[in-house]
Amino acid sequence: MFDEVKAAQFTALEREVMTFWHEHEIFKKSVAKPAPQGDYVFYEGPPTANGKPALHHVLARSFKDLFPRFKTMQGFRVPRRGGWDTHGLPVEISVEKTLGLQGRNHSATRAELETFNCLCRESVWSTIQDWNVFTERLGYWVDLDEAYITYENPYIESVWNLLARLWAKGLVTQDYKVVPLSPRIATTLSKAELGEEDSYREVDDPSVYVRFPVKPETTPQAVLDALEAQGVALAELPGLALVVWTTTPWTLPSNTMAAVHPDLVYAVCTSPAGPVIVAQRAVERLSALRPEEPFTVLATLKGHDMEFWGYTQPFPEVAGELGVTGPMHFVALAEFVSAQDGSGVAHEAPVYGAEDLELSRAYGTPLLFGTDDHGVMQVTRARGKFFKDADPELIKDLTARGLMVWAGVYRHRYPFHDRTGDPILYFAKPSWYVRTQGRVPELLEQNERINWVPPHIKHGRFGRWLESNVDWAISRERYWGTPLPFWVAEDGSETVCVGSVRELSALAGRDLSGLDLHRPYIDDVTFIKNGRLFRRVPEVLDVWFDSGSMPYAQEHLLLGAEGIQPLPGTEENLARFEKNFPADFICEAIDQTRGWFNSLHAISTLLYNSPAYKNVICLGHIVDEYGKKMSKSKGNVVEPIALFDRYGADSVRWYMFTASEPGDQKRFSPALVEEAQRDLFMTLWNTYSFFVLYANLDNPELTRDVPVTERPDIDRWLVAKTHALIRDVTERLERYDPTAASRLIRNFTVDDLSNWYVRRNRRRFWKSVTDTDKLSAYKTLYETLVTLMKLMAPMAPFISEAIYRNLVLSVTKDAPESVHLAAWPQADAALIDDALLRDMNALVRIVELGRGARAASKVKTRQPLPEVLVRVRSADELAGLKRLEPQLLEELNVKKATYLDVTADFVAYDVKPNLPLIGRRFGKLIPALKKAIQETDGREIARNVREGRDTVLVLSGEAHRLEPEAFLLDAKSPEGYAALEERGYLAALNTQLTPELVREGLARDVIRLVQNARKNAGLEVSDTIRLSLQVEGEMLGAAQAHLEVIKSEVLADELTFEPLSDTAHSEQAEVEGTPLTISLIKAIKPVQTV
RNA sequence: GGGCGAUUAGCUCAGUUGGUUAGAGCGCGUCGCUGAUAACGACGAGGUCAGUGGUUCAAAUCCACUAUCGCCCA
Repeated sequence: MFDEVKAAQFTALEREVMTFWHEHEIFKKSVAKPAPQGDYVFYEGPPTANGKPALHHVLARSFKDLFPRFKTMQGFRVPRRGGWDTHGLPVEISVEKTLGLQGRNHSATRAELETFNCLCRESVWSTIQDWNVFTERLGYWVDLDEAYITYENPYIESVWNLLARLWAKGLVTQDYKVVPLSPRIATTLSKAELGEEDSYREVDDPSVYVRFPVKPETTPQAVLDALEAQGVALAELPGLALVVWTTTPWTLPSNTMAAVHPDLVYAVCTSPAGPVIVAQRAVERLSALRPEEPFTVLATLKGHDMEFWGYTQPFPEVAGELGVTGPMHFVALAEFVSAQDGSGVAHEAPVYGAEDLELSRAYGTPLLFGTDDHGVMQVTRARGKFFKDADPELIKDLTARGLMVWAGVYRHRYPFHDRTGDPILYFAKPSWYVRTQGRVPELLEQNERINWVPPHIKHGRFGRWLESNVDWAISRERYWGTPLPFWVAEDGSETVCVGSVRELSALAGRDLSGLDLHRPYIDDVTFIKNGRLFRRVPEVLDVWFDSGSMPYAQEHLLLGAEGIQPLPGTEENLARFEKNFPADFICEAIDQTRGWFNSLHAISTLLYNSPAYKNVICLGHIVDEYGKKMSKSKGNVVEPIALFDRYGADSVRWYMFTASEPGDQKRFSPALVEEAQRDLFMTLWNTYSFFVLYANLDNPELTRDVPVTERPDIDRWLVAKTHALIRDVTERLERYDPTAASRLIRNFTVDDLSNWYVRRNRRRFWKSVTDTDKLSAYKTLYETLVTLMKLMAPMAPFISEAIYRNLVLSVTKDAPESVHLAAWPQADAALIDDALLRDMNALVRIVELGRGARAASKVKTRQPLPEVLVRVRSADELAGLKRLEPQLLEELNVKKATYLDVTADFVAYDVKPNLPLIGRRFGKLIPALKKAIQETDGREIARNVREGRDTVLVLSGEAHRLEPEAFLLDAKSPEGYAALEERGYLAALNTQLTPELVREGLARDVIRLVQNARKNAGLEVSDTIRLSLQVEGEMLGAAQAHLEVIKSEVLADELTFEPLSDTAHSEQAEVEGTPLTISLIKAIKPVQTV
């Protein structure tokens, strides 16, 4: 006996399943069970521990959960280690809020730092309870007991070890990086602190055009040639100068280059300030500044001709003041230069701009630091002034020296630090880098080995990212993070990168194994080497390096600097790592292309020349129902737990899989989650409930074998459909396409199983005779449901578990206790009877048309009709349909089917060319072919097709032979029949009624009304009754004529046309105007079905 | 400013190497069916396949440009 199936309560059901998993440790068992297929490696991208679980975590985790479950059922061992990202800005910011800090000060005292990091460590777990509830409620199986935690010492030590190995390869360097600073506190600001819209203010800044006089002796030959060709002599242009434009005059002392676009045209012109060079497209704009003295163009030059043309910097003394030497003050080529604004010649002060710094690296120019990192001028007459206040004096100076072409005001938006109110200073600070830029070919090569879903990410978003890769800046001026393991000699002459705690202990001369590796404690560790004192650099590590290190750090991998030998005592760590690298599968959202996808890939490529993951699903973002990003401030955040409680986690998961392709953006809609629940899960539940209801009444011998070959067509059809489903779902999942897989399951469940198989076969389950046919029906439905639960298990783990356990465990005692411990179904190709599938398709088509014809004929389906006239498209389909004729007659409630020959001569035809077949062959002749077919008698072509002969058509004077398959025939309706037809299929009903047919129809009306009455009386489906029908005239005759049928249909032991002596339920009804009184009472002795 | 993606019915989405009349579910209307069903079936209304131009015998599909939206990078 199966447990009785009650009305569906998905949330309660899920809680029961959760309890079962918990009490029986099913997740542990699923990892521990034998794994003939070996290991399948999954990496968990660590969420920030102190964030709150949100809807996008439901999306990611639904996908992350699916494949490990699927692979487990396929016989793989899939350990799933959780992970937590515990360092970095989100944690620091939450602590700052708690403390009410007004921005960090990088020179915090040791005690302040200690307190701060202590609070960070605690704050990390502030939302852990939310995560635990969320994880369990979603049914996300992940091992949180063994989760890797990025702040733990062993993890940090492994990260150091990776850095040391990169260091040994010469891939870690220190260089400048332009960062946004708040000058008052000289502290780097993060994107989060800067990216806010309201940090930008509209301000008036100077707009100055300045002369950079060229040095004639450095004029490139290409320029001389060009000028000569245009009849202009350089000697006749005394004081010729480049004109640059800037809104930051205070950066002019730091100028090292003037940049032009290689492909732009530049003009040599006269101007009020003497001969100048500006972009041709800028001439008019500059000329308009002083309309009374317009520019005249003398000659033009190409940007690339001007490379390395030297000029005199407006503050030539600066390099000397700073003691800087090196190649500088010449024209450089840069793609980023435009002539949209200014002069088309860009002023380059690489200390104050990221692009400028890049260009400076490319040309090898030194840096001129005109200010310090507090924004105080260090050079020129403006020395000592705040950078923004230095402008007027510099402008005055330039004007006095005749270098100013024009000075005005420019209104634009400029960022300010909202805490200090200072204007942001972009400033080149020393920073630590991992040299990835030189390894682009390797990064791309390893990317080729990754299977990206969706595929366009590989060469699109991610590939492009790799191509334009710049060195990875890994240092952060912060407190709560993995401290950089770099110790620098006090004279700066040497840096040591420490690769393990043991190594640091040896250097420091004391055992540090118990030391918290965070600041400030690690900063206390100094050592003397070769007579010099070494101190740690102050920075901590980019958190993306933390998470990108997880394949190694989660195993506490420690290798020698050469990256081969494990450090003593860590051999097992290496063995574990090697078993778990690279990952078979990871899955995160698309923003991780520059985050975790990138950091995993960079580290594995640099150290192992391997990708870190073989398959990756890159999810689109989930937005609200209007396509807007979900955010607390908009109030459009959807709470996952509330959603689970309302619809069940399975429905929510199902929505995530089916709503759209994984890579597409999803507009979240509760209505669609509800649809998943109603459309799929309710239908499944009702099918399951139907089975259990009747199986419990009949107690069929489900363990008895009924070979599929001996089952009726309809059963073999369902078996074929099921095995095709196994084949297709497996194939889709192996291609990492859960959307297609889940849609296939939905269509099978709703269309094939429920709305066709169960509906067509209801009577076989409730008929009273017990025979092989009935057992076959039970076995077929049972097997299908069990298989379906296995196929659904990875996607809808709760409902599949509940149904599986009820169906399987009472029948098969030694079956796995959980569907998630069961083996994935195997498709048996021999059971996929293609001919049967095709025949059933034809039947469904005809039935659909027949229903349409029924509706059109206005004769209700309960009324039997004498005949249906049917035509299909081929002889094969015709034979198949004849085989399934009983289904057709019953479904349409007709007595007889008559078949029309596909190519019968007595009808007319529409003939069309079969374009997919012959389109390419005929090409331009197709219009002529269509015309020729139009002009030929359709019946003649039909005859040729029927007899397998070629048809010869003359097109443009040339004869062409067309084989029978080249035509599509669409016969027209035979005359005199009300019919529906579509694409070669036809169903026509003969609506002539006989008195006998009318009586039969009335009897079916009576049956329906009695069934209604039984329901109203609250009877069980298996209760037998005594029944009285009080009715007159034709109805009485009909009921009498079909007495036995009525009795057996409504389980009546007794049927009388007199009032009953005792009655439990009585009701009035009406059939086509005839009143009817139905009275019934439950029979005393229920009949046992044997 | 550059890159990546999306745009098909009121809503959510399919649409194969270009090929016959562009489909499904939800919603709406009419009718029908029903002792598994919270359902189901038939019919109907609803589409300039974002726009423009091109390639082709033939374009939702290929190409170019434009618009709108989203994300990433400057």
